Amino acid sequence: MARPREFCVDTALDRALEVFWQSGFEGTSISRLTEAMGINRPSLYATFGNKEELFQKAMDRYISLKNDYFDQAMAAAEPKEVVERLLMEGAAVLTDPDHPVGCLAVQGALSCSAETERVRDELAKIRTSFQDKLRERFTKDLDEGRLPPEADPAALAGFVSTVSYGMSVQASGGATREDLEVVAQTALKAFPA
Amino acid sequence: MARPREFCVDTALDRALEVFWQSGFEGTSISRLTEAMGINRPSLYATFGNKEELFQKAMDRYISLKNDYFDQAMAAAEPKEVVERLLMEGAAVLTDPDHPVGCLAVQGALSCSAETERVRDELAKIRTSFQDKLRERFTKDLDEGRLPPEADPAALAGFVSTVSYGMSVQASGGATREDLEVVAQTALKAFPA
DNA sequence: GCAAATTTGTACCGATTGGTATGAAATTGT
DNA sequence: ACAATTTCATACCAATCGGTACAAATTTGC
Repeated sequence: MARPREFCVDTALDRALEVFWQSGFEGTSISRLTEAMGINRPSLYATFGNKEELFQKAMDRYISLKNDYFDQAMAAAEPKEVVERLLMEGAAVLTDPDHPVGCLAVQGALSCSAETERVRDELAKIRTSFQDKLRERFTKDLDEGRLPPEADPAALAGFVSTVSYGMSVQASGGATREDLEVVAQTALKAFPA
Repeated sequence: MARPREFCVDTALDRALEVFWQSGFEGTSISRLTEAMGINRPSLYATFGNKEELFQKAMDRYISLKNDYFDQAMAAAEPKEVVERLLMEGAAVLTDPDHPVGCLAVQGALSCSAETERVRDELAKIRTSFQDKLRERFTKDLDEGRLPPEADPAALAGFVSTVSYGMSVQASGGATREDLEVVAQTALKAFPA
């Protein structure tokens, strides 16, 4: 009943995600986005709203991409194995040459101008949600005897997520997968069996 | 022999540092800087060069501010006490209400547009330098018997700096000093006595 | 074939970006 | 007092920012 769009929304979104992932929200211009997405400005605004809404959609896409990796780690029986998978696999994904290095939730907008604070806060929420899921898992592990009674689920979740974020910073600075694996193995020593 | 400037260069630089620290390089505009520094644009350019040079000078000022804290931690006799001071004091300074939260070397420019890559790389160098100093210290500790023979100085330095960067991310997301102290104490368990 | 609906490309909008030209104002050395 | 020197404030620069008006182009329903 009308002219069909000439591009695939999902692949255009993937291209946008890649640019945001690499350059952050404020480091990415609309011109850079349209170039990478292969569409022109009116098509971008008609399809995705505006820059901030496009970033939100890219974030959602990013999360759904990372959910596999996260769920797979969480599927482990022992909590320490959850952490080992999370950090060791994290060393791989944070340096995967098929994507920008690091984690969008960390480098998307750590600091920003006043106009971008909503985006920054949204990313902080994602990180908090990650940490909360870990804490819930460790709480369950504690209740069911897979962690020693003196273990503190909140402390462990805070520690593991902090190491993850730090690994993202390291990746962004050029650390290799092997560098991060060493960090992961060292961090594991702080985790009760 | 000429008209004297009407502002103090050092305090103007401190104001600039604070803005960069809070909003990052790309999130900070010249207008925001002149407003915070209490000077006008030509004075800024005449005194500090341009935006990037001003950021470099602010970085230098930041490092000299943090050197006290770092040197004090490094003065400890035992390597584990170095780490404890570094992380526990870090929990305090990263959330000090007298300054922007977090660490300039982490949130100044983790990701950015192509035009800002030099600034990003410069910050990465600062982080590497931090990690190198830790590694050198731990290497000496190993040689002089303050670390067990199986300890890996590079791994320990990588781990401690990674936790530090992660704590900066956490602080930027609203973590309190107490939150970070718990992380610090947990991380310490991975460090040999 | 034609009307309705939607996407397309172009060309533009005001605002802001980093950076500067210019001349008046203020100081010092003589 | 006056020349030399430097800083000051204003007012501007081209380029880019995020965002949009508009009309040509392309499809479907009838």
